[in-house]
Amino acid sequence: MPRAGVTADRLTRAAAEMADEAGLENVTASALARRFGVTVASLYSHVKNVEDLRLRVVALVLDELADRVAAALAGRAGKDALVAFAGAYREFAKAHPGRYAATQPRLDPGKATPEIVAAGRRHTELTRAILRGYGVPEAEQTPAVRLLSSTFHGYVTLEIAGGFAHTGDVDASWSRILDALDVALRNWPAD
Amino acid sequence: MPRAGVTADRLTRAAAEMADEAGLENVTASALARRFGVTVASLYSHVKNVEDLRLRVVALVLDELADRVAAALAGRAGKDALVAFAGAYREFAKAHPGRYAATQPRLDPGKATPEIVAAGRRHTELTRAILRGYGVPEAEQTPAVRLLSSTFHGYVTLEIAGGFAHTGDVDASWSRILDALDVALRNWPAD
DNA sequence: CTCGCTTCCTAAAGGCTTTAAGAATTTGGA
DNA sequence: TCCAAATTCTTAAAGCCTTTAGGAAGCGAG
Repeated sequence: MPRAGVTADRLTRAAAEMADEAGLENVTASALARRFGVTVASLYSHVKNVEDLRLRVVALVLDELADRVAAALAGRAGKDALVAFAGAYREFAKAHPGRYAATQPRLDPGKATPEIVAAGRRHTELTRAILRGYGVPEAEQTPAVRLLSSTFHGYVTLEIAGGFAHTGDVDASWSRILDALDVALRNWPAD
Repeated sequence: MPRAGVTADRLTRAAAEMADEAGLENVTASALARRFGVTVASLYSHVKNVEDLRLRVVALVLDELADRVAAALAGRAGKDALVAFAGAYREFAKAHPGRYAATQPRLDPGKATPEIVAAGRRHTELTRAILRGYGVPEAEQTPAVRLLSSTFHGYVTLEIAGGFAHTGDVDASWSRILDALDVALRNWPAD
């Protein structure tokens, strides 16, 4: 019987796809093994355990997301950049709910891998690029980055989860929120 | 052998406590049964299944959180109210990480119970109370509520998850973000 | 007291993760 | 080329989890 050609990377990519297709809660080691036509135990030759796999998926998705955002951001500045960044972020989450859900930290700092930390830094840098166009002072960039990250992440999370019932237009709200953030950044409060 | 006195409500409260003490991922039906000195199967006389229990916990926690926020908000207006609301929200999440994590919608709209929907409305109303002090026009309240909810939820989630590394002062950032939101609300962009 | 409802138990099926030990396949060096 | 080492995959088994079925025991109302 020839080998199935399982690899940590292939497992990771398959897990990400499966998350979008079947929901994150259904991507299990067993299901993955089935998908590869292999015994569950086989996976343990490539991946330390399920947690390890989960973290690899997180790193993969954060990188993919950063790629999208970077592309959207290219050549833009000011509010234009803000809207592009936010749009890319939100579109990714809506197009890949399982992947995005995989990103949600299940509450365990200290468990982040170097890859995840690096991806996080990449996200921070991309966000800082927006601030550059707004002239937010260096000392204020950390809170400003956190404001943007929090708002985008929070909105997308709540929207996907159906937290915004079906009342009101979610696209219109998104647009207004970007207007409001634009105001906040243009008038960043003095220290 | 006398009865253990298990109840759906007692299970729900125990689950919430256990989430804070041992982490949400460790609150299982089996663990709860052990805690009550009862067989796992017994729980199914009180609760439909694990999902049912989970949703009860969500409703309980959302109500507790709304209570805290309401208390903090009492008698305040304007930025004072904003800061009080946000502080109560964040303090609750940090003091009860398991409970707060239980709140995170595992991605399934349509599964919200009437209790959860009601609690959600309560949160919306409390948030609207802040806007009243800022004179945000009626038509703009939905996006404004969503801005605040998203930002608070996003920040707390990222903070608890260690997303903000240990770089920078998280309290200071929080404070700056509230300043920025205050600016945005005071200068809510015209339609 | 006893009937009937509710709570709890035993039993069992089925799914998931993880480890141990060995067989089979690759691969690279002699 | 060919064999030995390394890697991939399998079988086997333990342990935990959820859920259902069927029956026994407790409890409250009449």
